[in-house]
Amino acid sequence: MNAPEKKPQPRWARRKDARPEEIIAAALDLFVERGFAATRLDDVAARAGVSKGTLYLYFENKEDLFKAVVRGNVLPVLEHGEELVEQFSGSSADLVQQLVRGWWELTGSTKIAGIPKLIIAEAGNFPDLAKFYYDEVIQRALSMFRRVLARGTDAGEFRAVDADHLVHVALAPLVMLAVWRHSFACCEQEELQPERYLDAYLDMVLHSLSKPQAQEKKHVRKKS
Amino acid sequence: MNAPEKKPQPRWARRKDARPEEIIAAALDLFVERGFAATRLDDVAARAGVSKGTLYLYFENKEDLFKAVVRGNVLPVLEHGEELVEQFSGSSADLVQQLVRGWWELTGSTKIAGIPKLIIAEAGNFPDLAKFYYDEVIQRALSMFRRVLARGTDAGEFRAVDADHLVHVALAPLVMLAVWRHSFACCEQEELQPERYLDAYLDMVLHSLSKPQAQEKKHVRKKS
Amino acid sequence: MNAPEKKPQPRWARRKDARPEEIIAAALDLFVERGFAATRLDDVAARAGVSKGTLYLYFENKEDLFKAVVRGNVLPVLEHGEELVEQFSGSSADLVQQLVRGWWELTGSTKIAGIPKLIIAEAGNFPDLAKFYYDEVIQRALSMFRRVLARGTDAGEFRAVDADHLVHVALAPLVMLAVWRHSFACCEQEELQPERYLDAYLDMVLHSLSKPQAQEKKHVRKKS
Amino acid sequence: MNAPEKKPQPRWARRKDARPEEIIAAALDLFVERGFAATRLDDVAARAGVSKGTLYLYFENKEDLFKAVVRGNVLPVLEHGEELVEQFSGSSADLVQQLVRGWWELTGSTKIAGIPKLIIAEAGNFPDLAKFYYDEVIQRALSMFRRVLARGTDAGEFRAVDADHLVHVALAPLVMLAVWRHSFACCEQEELQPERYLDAYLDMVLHSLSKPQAQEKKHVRKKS
DNA sequence: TATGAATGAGGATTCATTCAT
DNA sequence: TATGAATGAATCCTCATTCAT
Repeated sequence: MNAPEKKPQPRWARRKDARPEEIIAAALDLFVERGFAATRLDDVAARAGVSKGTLYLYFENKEDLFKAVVRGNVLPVLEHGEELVEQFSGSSADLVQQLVRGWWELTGSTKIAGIPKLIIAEAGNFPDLAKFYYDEVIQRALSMFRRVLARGTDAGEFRAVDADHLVHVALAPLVMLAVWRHSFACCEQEELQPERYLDAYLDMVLHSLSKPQAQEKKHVRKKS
Repeated sequence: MNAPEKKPQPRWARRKDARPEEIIAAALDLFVERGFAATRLDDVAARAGVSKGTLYLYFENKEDLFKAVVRGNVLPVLEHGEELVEQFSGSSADLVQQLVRGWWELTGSTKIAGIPKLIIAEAGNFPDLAKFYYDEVIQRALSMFRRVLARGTDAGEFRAVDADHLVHVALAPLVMLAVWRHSFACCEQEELQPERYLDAYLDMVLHSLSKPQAQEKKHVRKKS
Repeated sequence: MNAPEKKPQPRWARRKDARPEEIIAAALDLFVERGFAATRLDDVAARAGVSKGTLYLYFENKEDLFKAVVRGNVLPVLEHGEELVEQFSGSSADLVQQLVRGWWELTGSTKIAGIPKLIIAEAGNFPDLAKFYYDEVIQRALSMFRRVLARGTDAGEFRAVDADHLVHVALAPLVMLAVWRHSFACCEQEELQPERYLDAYLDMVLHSLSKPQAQEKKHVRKKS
Repeated sequence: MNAPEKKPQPRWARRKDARPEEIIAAALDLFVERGFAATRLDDVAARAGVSKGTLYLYFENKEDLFKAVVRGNVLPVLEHGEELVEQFSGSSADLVQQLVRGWWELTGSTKIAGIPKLIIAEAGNFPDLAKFYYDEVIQRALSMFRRVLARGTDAGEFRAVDADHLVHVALAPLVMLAVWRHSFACCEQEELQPERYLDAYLDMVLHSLSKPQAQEKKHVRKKS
């Protein structure tokens, strides 16, 4: 690995493999901010610190870059959650809370949260991308939540519900929180506080799942 | 085949006053389907049955048309709901149900439901439109729901909640249902059934609001 | 002429023959101000107080209107001068002065003075119009001035000059005065005073025409 | 016929720095010939040997190109004259002659002479450009001529005149000569001969400036 | 690899002209 | 005659994509 370097001391030794990631990061910012069509590749290149031509060394075209942005920011989202579900040993209510708070920290509060807005906006124009996202993210997220519900119900912790539909309903507020921050957040007089939004969300979801006799227990633990 | 008339139709048989609505309807379809940027005014004109130039008799430019589409399809949505809240005399749970089912029939199931997706996608590019929508639709919808919560709580029907945040949370699944039908619906193996989605939604919301001792009452009435 | 009027008392009984003139007057204003291409027929119609369609009752198209504007404002320009030359009995220097001052009053100071600018700008695009103007205005003006020079020279009042070229030279400042008022006048800190400009002009021209021995005579009479 | 190469010429063989000048030259031709509005950028591009899009690499829009055409062809005009006035040591009459003949050779007879026509035609539509031209060209030209007059008067060579207005008057025939060649020249039966026009001009101007006692001197030197 | 000048198809917009009323 | 809604060809301008260097 101590090979002879061709250019003595490039100012910041940037591994060439970093380029695509830098471009994707720049593109994510701009796509999220402006949408697919309104984002100019000039701007992406400028923000990534490369020339326009360089984009085409790594991506076939704008659509390809768009898909790379989406695909490249999709995998990390679920893996943490699925692992957690797999090995969690506490109550299902606690699992739900950890999942939600973990999602917020790892994804919801980051710029990756801009992806759903993008997908929603462009699903009509890129059906294969929508399909990909539906299969790889939405379905997996729904399944995961479905498994959590089953875990709680089986343990007698949650009441019986129409799980297939409830998972859609219950995920919606999380998606909307992510979307909100990239659409209306800037219009608000007093900004929405994500933590309290999530508190209210968990309060609602867990209350609605609790069995009548389980109601004296406190469900929501405020984030310390 | 009747006669060799070149132009059997009069060049403009329709009335001037009908035109803007027809154009807005056509534009709504296409904007919802493709997004703002990907919609060509040629197509809007063709779908409205007019020529390209005619659009400019009624709208200054594409952006103006876009705003007209939003503004023109947004206000009627809330009025029905606000009236209902005003004059409703039954239980607050019933009120919630009627509001939600009414929204679905009047808006959620129509093409107007495509508007939220549009706004979400273009909020960054049209901040004033986003502000307008935030002020005229979102704020009013949140207020309305907040009033319903207060009504239920004051009557001892609902338990005490963090209303300011819960309204955001509780509206999210409705918005997402509207958005869903214009984004991922076409990717699904088995289509999401809106009625059962709404059942699950109402079940969740009303369960979570009910006071412990009120639990023997049945909350959700399946749509017959 | 006391015929049964269809509409009792049209507010201002406008003879229908007045229409073309009103349109031409409106068009003159706008063509002079903005040039041919930048003048919209909407604006012409609006200024003339008629609808756009009405323009086409009187003029075949925009070019035709343009030509009518030019042709309609061309004849009055020269007739007064030619008559004056014909019947003048005073000195040729006085004739020059009267011609110039008469031109200024009848034409140079009116909006008709905008025509030369128009013609100059559009000569390349409307060669037949340029030819018409050249034949009907420029040639006649040059001839007239040539005749005045001959009159003065024959009478021993003016020295011999290259009349064919001098007439071009000598008319230039008058044309430029007309053009100036429609181009740079608005840029000036202190506006050009036409009367003093014409004084300087007459002083120059008559001085240059005077014979050496005639120099003790005063040539220029300030306008009282 | 040499070989079936599709594109024998490299797509862009020329240097970046040469482009703006080439475009400006092409645009000057067309603007002068047709005016601002009637010139299509397609044609400018074609004449410059570039594509439409290339224009926008160097100029923001059509107006910007127009201004560049004017500004780029305007300043060099005056510098030569101002230098000459500064260092001239002969008679002021000779200075006038050299200035005029120099102007003719360097500017009046070139395509740059089309600029005044352009400015005149478009002053109303581009007030800032008119202002620029007024300040940078007209004012400087007037000042220069005013200085020459003062030089002649101070030396006792010229008679006293109303210099402020005479300069306007005296420059007019030169401007008109430039304009003429781009408007009516093509209408003439026998073309105006610029040299003889300038002879007549100088004869007139210098005659009109000469003091009575200075008249035995010959003023005008025919161009050999 | 990396660049960025050049391209040109595509789309928004304008406005002279038409024609049913 | 007079209107003005409708038309659509014409043109400016954008920006994804290419390719010689």
